[in-house]
Amino acid sequence: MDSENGFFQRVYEVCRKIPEGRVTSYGAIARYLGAARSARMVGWAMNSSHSLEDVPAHRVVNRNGILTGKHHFGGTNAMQQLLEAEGIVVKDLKIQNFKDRFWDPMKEL
DNA sequence: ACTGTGACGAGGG
DNA sequence: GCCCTCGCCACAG
Repeated sequence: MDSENGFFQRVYEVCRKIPEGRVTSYGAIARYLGAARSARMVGWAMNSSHSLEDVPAHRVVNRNGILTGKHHFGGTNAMQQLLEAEGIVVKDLKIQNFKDRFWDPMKEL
């Protein structure tokens, strides 16, 4: 709550609020944090999220609904496996019904 | 203190 | 409609 929370910390917090079976985009989180143009920073923040277990980075994809960050999940399709385990249909790293699965923190929160 | 980077997004050709 | 380029801003080295 205080300023000691860095940009990354806020990203992690929002990610944790993503309900299962839902996904969001980096830009959506960035805008929610007030840094619409820092979408890249959101994704980059996920790099550090690897050390955290409460941050489901696999639920965060780019605005195309593509699992852009799957390369950082061990180089395998682990990210897709996690999404499918939550009921999300993924085909060729592309989330099906992405629009329906999209979870906007600005609207939901 | 400076430069580079980076899991994106939007705009232009 | 697809491909390429630019911008962007916070963190790490």
